[in-house]
Amino acid sequence: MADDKRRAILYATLCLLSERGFHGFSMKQLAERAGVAAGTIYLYFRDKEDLIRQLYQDIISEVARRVFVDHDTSLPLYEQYRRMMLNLWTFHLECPEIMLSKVQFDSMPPDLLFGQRGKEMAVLLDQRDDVLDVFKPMMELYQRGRDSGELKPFSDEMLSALCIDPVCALAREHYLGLLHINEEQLSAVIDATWDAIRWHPQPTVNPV
Amino acid sequence: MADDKRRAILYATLCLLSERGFHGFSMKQLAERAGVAAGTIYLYFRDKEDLIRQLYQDIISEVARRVFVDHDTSLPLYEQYRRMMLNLWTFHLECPEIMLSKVQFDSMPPDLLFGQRGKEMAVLLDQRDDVLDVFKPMMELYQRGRDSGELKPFSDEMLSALCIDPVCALAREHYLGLLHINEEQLSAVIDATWDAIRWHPQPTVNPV
DNA sequence: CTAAAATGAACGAATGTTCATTTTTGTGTG
DNA sequence: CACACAAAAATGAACATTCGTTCATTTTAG
Repeated sequence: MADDKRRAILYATLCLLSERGFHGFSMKQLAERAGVAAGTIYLYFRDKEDLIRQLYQDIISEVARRVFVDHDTSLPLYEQYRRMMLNLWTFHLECPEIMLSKVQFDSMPPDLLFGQRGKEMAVLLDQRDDVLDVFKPMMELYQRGRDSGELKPFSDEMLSALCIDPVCALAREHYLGLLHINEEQLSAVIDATWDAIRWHPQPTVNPV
Repeated sequence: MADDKRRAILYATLCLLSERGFHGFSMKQLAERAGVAAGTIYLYFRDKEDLIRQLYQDIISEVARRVFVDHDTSLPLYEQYRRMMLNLWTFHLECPEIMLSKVQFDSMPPDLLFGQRGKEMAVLLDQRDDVLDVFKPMMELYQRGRDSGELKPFSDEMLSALCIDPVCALAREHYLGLLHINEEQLSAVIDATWDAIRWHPQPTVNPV
């Protein structure tokens, strides 16, 4: 009945966003891609920004669901980490539109993605926390690693930049055909990012 | 005389591109920001795409100039690497517009940045090679590292994803105020990226 | 006074959004 | 089962703006 039109519009938005960017596609193009009339979009979404906002919420929770699908806190940290990174890789290749849209979301003003521009600040902050809450398993892994001395004493953001960003970047280039990464290489890359964040007993200096 | 208008237009383009994206600003806004009339832009650039193309060439060579400003092949690899990363960090904080525009360029169709859409393929490939040529010192560092066994046997693209992407990502978040990184932390991050790409004598496994 | 540089009003096309109209859906009645 | 009919859902032409680009005109420089 009704909700699958909403889904169709959201998916078409995802595709166009990843292809053309937020200002790069028109509502008429979106309507055509989704197989609905232009006016129909406004039955489900207030305006173009609201559309992006709802899409963002959708994607965030979907990514988290997939990355932590086989999450198991009883495993050693390295094993937990490896699973997450493999899930991240697989998910990115299965849903390249989501992977490609990440860049677009990153380059948007934050108040477009969260809360309603100037209205109740509390709601805004709550929504923002909710989004981050979805990735709690990752943050808990970081915390346990820092506490046990297995990981370097970096902040969550620094650790993420060292391990998640490279994998996302490589998945993107792999999908675009700029390079090819087989299973063995992927394994080596995950180990390399683990090398980046894990605490090394001996100091990192130039071995001359 | 004439060329400083061209520079003003290019700089205004850079600013607006980093703030709003390619489709996110109009030629009228650009004219106002650059302090010229709308028609003047078309004296120096064929159209909006040509403007972006010329800006891209400009930026690429400027980045390379700054990152390799004190390049010295006689130094140990680690020291060369550290210098490049420090230069990259400094440059990004001094020219945040360039740093922020990187994401925009990355998400553009390649034929917008290189060559003239369908005309002479040879020219297109040449220009592409020229762009990559600018970063030759980095590629040579990779090659020497692989040859000597100091670095992991990864492709240039894989190594770049492991060391350049994290530093760029952190510089961006630092500039946007999402986190703060002091000199000591920056040094530790550079070492962490070096850990990611350098060859480790003992195998990377979970120490249980 | 001439040639080059710069201007900004004006162009047709395209933008995001609205709303009067049409189509579909769900339900009660003969 | 057929039909009527009101409510809900969907439509797409029309709206005022704004877009990238042009070019007749004005300003500047030598």
